Amino acid sequence: MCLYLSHEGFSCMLVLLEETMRTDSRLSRILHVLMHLGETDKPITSEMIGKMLNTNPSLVRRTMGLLRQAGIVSSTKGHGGGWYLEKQLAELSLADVYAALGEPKLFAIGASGDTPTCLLERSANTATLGALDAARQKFLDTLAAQSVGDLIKQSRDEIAAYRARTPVETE
Amino acid sequence: MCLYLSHEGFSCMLVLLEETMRTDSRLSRILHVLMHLGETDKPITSEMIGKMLNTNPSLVRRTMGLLRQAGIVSSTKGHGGGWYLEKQLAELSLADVYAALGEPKLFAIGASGDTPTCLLERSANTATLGALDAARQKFLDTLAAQSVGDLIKQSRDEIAAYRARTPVETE
DNA sequence: GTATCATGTTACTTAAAAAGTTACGTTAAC
DNA sequence: GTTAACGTAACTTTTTAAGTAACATGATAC
Repeated sequence: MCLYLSHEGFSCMLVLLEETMRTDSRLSRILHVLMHLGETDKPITSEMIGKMLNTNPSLVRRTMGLLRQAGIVSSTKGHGGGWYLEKQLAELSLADVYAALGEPKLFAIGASGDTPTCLLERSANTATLGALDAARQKFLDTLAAQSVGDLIKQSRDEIAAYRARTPVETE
Repeated sequence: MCLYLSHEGFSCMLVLLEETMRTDSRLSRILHVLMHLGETDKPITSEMIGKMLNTNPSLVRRTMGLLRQAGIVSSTKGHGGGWYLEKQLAELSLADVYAALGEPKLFAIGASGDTPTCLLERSANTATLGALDAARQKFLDTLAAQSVGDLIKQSRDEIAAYRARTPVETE
């Protein structure tokens, strides 16, 4: 299924993760899935996506369901069913994807009370939240400047560059 | 202890929090404490700081200990002991404070595998991590552009502005 | 010197949210 | 009607700071 193989020859679905961090990886995972969906014309099942992401179909359905609500993908049941794109990836920015996920909490850092009565505390919170807001804006801007189609294009360039370095053996 | 009172007349140590989020609030809390330390010449005990922050002395010691390691504050034991500044707040940037805390994990978002073999997955991760890195840089730059002394100055301006609006009642 | 105050440190529990898992109902293709 | 696939609900696991409790150590006051 994984159309882009590394030079080791393993597809993404065979890679075992030893990750143990419990950070929110939905954005990068979904981007990965969308790119695969853009490279095929047949629906991909939750089970196959689960193998790509090293997780189980139920979690895939839960997350892909958010994309369906946003009109980015659709799904069909039954034989030959699965997930497929509803939008052109060239028109789909990474910010759109992040928004479709519900703009998940970006920061592990925050401020203490909402509107403290201590003016010094308020100043501390304002400064902290201000820096976080500036960072969030930068994050969103960076996401908005790229489409999922751009990512595919970059991957193709990488492959071409690799092939140019290492010519295919002909026998 | 709280030198800057709001117009309600409550000091920070009397405010009850109903917060339940478990985000890392050490940066804003420590900024708050540092400003108070800058406004007095006597050491402040962990117990008093705990009341300021609506938490307990043990947690205060744990967190303030990170600042001591960075040379920002010192502490003395026994009667009249507590925490006091080792540096001029005007020379202390918010980035210094963040660094003293060990640059705590900034994001709740991450990417999946470290170096996936699937090129599409790698592309997804690169894009995600790139946006996060840009955001982190913006965060650090914003912190570096301000000193804790600046925050105090801002608070003083606010107080002056408030007093200008609402003259003190004289009898 | 002893009582008290305060830090230093360790060990444990709590809380939040995504991830991970299990189970089962529903729908579509064959 | 059997099988494949999504839809959904309920539950457990994981991670980390926060929160808590306890006690040793050191410094001041008397």
